[in-house]
Amino acid sequence: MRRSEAKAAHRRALLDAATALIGRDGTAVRLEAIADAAGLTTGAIYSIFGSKNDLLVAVLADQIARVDLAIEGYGPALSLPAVIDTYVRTWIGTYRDYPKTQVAFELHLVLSAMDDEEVRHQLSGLLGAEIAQLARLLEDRVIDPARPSGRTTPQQAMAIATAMKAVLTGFGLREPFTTTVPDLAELARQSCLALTGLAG
Amino acid sequence: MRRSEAKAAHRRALLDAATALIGRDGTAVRLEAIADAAGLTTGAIYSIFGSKNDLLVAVLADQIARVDLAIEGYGPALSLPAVIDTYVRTWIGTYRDYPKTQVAFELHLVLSAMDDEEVRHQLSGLLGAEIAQLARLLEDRVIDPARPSGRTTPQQAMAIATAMKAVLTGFGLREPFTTTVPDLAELARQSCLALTGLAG
Amino acid sequence: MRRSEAKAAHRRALLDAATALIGRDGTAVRLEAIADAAGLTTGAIYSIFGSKNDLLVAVLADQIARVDLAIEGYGPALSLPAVIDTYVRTWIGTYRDYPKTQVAFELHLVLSAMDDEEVRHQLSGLLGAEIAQLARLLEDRVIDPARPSGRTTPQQAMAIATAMKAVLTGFGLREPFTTTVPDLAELARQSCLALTGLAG
Amino acid sequence: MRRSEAKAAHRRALLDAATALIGRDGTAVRLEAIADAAGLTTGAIYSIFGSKNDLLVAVLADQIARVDLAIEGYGPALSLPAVIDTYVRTWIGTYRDYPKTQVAFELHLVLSAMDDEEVRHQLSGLLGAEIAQLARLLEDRVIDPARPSGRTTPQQAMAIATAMKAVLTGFGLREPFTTTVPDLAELARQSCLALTGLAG
DNA sequence: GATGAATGAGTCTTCATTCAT
DNA sequence: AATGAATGAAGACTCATTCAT
Repeated sequence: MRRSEAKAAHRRALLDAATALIGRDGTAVRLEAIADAAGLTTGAIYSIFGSKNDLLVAVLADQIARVDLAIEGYGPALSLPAVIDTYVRTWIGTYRDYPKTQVAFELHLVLSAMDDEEVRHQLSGLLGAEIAQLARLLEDRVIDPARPSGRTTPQQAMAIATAMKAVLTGFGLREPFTTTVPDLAELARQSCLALTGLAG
Repeated sequence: MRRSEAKAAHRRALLDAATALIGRDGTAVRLEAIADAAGLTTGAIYSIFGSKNDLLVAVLADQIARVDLAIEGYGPALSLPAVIDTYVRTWIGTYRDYPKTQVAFELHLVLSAMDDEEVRHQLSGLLGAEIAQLARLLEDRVIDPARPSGRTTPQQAMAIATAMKAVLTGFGLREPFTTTVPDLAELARQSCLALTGLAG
Repeated sequence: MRRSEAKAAHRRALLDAATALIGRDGTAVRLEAIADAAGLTTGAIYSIFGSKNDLLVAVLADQIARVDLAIEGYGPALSLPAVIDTYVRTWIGTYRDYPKTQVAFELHLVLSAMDDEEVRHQLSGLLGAEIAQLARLLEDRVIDPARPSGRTTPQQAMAIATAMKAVLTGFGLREPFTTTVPDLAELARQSCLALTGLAG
Repeated sequence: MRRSEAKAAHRRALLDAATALIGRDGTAVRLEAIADAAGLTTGAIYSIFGSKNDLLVAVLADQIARVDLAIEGYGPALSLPAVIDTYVRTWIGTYRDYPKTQVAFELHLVLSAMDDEEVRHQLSGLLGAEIAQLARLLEDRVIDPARPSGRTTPQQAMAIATAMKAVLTGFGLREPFTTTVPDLAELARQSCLALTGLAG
């Protein structure tokens, strides 16, 4: 058992090291750098993953498996604006602490996906799952507290979820370069709230 | 004068070739590939730009200098939703024909900017100019045709412009990976229209 | 242990190959030529030495470490002229068989030393050790057999040793270009013997 | 006439620049560096000299042509030791002001001569001429003022001249690396004076 | 005669990959 | 399973040389 435990630990160490370094250097990262960061050697990467590309794919799969945002505490009584507001505030809080390397990692991922059908497919699945999860949160919510009878349909929830993800992605990507607006996070929140108009 | 004309032509050919190939391969692009595409040799790149890095910087500067989207035909009588609608439709039409390489190029740019203060500064300036240009289009527009007296202030225009750019960026980036919504472009359009709520 | 033995053997093979080829081509020697001569590849040089410059420094250090001329058989009864005569005859015999590449190597070394403080320092140490060794041979010798009471002091020995080295260097360097004197080696010998005058 | 004057001036500027830079970089010197230092372009080197190698040969020829040490003021009444003493003092004085690059240049010359028969021949001629010139100064001199009848024969003069040149070369080459003797120049002078023993 | 942009062969250096230990 | 020395295929960069102007 010791053997397999050690191997699993090595695998994890390499995945973590690779994720961090890919965020810094992209796919141009050197295997020796990853191995060093994991306290191993390049040979170990080949023993465990087989090749550099297989390691990169494994890193992606690992990231996908980590999609488990805390989707709790959204009671059924919350209205659509309230859910959106809560979600966005959570997202912003998370994002603020988000290491820059993580953003970079995702950009590298997107670029890889442009050339690699398999990566694109995996990424589509990941993003689709995220959106579906958010859509479920938005389903059957009171659209406008002033008119409690109007509730979101699954189609509307899906549309809003899709749009919200795009909006948050867009703000996240532009954040490091936007200097003309004082509080970009607040603008992002209000923009998402404006998306309730999609259910109008 | 022939000499300097030829040099300028070669410089342009190299910039064009580099822009296209960076979109495909990122900064890992081979100099020989660029030189071949431009009908020259790698030595010419060194003669003209000095180094690979200097070429990349020159490509960026060149792209930034091209910021001159045709912003015409937005008559003063148009309402805010009408301006947004027209702008987004134009953007979508442009984006559809937009070579994938251009998107990739911009992503590589963003990644470069994360490591390079100068690139980040230049990119900030470019994006700021784009937003300011859009904001001018949105200023002093009738927000809701039903209430012609309400018009956008410069602050509101700037907020909407900033949000619109983020929304369009987000949709553009996620477009290749979104499979759950039939007409993403239409959703992007409606999302932007919903941003009129920011002026409410 | 096999691994480290092999590496040490490869290191030695590269040093020998480099020493020989530097004598022929100077520091402009191609790494591939060195690697080929050692039965390895250029990559091995980088694996073992890190860079071309580090290899060159290692070659110098290696040469310096080899300073162990056989200084034997100089019985205490020998007079100063006898010691000088024996030493110079030995030197000339050695020099005659000395590969031209070795002379060239040392010239390249001197040139390198002109630009590199560290190399200059190492070279000074080497030459100083050689002179000190010779000086010890010359100490406390009868200067003139006709007057057995006069013996060399350490200061005199050091001065003669320094001068002898310079004289031999000078003759060695000019040897390939001197055509006006029939037996240059004999002249060198007599010149060194004349240096006994420094102890007069 | 203006044309040929300009060309001659350019030729001289290139030779001077090349001589200085070869002293610093050896034959690995870049043509552009030489051209820049001369206020011209690489093309001019090809117009004037034809190739890099032809330029190097021209530099050597130019240096050889400059062999005109001031050999004046050695009155016929001077004894052999007096002539040697004067010559060496002059040589030391000259050498002290001698730019390091000149020494380096000569070393590069010697190295070139090892590979190139023509250069070796030219260099031999130069050195032979220098020695012959010195030998003439030493001919028919009173060897020992205490015994005015003993005078140097031409053969003795040639031997001493050859040895002196070798001694001075040896001291000159080792000077930058010798740290064990306080006044090396004085030792060089005395060593040369000791060479009067060759006429004993 | 001189320019200088461009060439292209040559060289150093990197790094994914292999394999004997 | 892991090591790490060595491989070898690229790729960035240099620089003597050419030639149209």
